[in-house]
Amino acid sequence: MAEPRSAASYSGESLLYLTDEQLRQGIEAMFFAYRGFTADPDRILSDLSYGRAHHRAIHFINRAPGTTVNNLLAILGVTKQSLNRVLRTLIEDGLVESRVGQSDKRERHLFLTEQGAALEARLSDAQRARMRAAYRAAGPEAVAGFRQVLEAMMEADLRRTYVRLRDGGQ
Amino acid sequence: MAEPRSAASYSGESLLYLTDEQLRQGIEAMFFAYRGFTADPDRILSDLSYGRAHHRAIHFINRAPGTTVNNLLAILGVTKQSLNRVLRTLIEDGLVESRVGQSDKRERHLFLTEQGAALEARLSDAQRARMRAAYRAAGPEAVAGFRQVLEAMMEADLRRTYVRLRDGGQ
DNA sequence: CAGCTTATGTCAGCCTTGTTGACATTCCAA
DNA sequence: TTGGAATGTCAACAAGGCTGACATAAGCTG
Repeated sequence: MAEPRSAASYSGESLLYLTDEQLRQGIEAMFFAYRGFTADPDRILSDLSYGRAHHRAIHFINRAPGTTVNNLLAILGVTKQSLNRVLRTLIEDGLVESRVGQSDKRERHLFLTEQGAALEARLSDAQRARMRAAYRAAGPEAVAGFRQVLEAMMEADLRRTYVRLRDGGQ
Repeated sequence: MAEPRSAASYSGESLLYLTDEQLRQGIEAMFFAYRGFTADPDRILSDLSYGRAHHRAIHFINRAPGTTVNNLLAILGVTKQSLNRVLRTLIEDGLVESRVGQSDKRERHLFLTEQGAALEARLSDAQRARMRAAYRAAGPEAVAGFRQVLEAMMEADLRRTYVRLRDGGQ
């Protein structure tokens, strides 16, 4: 880092939210909050002997039906081998359908089955309920700030992916 | 959920930040941002063949020097067996020192060695740099909102732990 | 104070989900 | 038409979760 350890030492006022102490609190808040964020889906999943990896796959297949394995890889940021294991169990269990591409037969297009969509709804209902409670407790201005900071925290390529999903659907 | 699927359907105005679509965007923001949040420390750690688990242990030992294994367990939310594996390597590598308790000899009190403190500083410098950039880009009001929402998202017992660390040190 | 119960930490082994390497199939461009 | 690139699958390994079994130290109780 070329920066001084504490930026606030340079300015007596108005940058107090950038002290090491403030930043550390933000880091710990992020750590503890993420546990809450995943807690409800995790409980549902463990009953079905699935894991977080299955949830992520189901979520983004639902968001972009017909997406290819390769596309999903870019979003999830894991290796194709790792994703493949998860997809295989979801396909075997009848939650996901994989269709060979028409124009390009190397590609597999992924869709949720009725059963897969049912689990997706169950998981995201639970996760949204927690999110809704937090949003309601904090209020609209806080929510806007929350999203601004999160967006600024993303790596550049993931921010593009996030914005594309947010604005464009596909 | 006893709640309707979309709270906004009940109110024509002022609750638009609670629509399913808004909530889903918040969920995805949280997912992508967490990857950015851990990216820099992860890179440093993988060079040393350590993982995120080592980082968490080092972070909280630094925050509360002399803490016991059992106390750390409560903060990290993993089993003692799982933590033990990580601690063992950190102790073997000379980053953490474990001292048998004086009053209660069953307890082990944990401290960072000089070398451990050096790694801690390196990791948290990197993580704070990212956090500082995000905070600065978003501004103080956004930061306040960010922390409000995160706090409201935590599970109750973790929120207590978080607040205790934030306000009390130990 | 002897012996049971509880608390704490360690060791062994399993499972999920990351990883890399090897490979089959399909497409495309020289 | 053939060789390289893209896509997806299979196999094997590593990190870090988990449970179970157990050793040791304290505390409690008759």
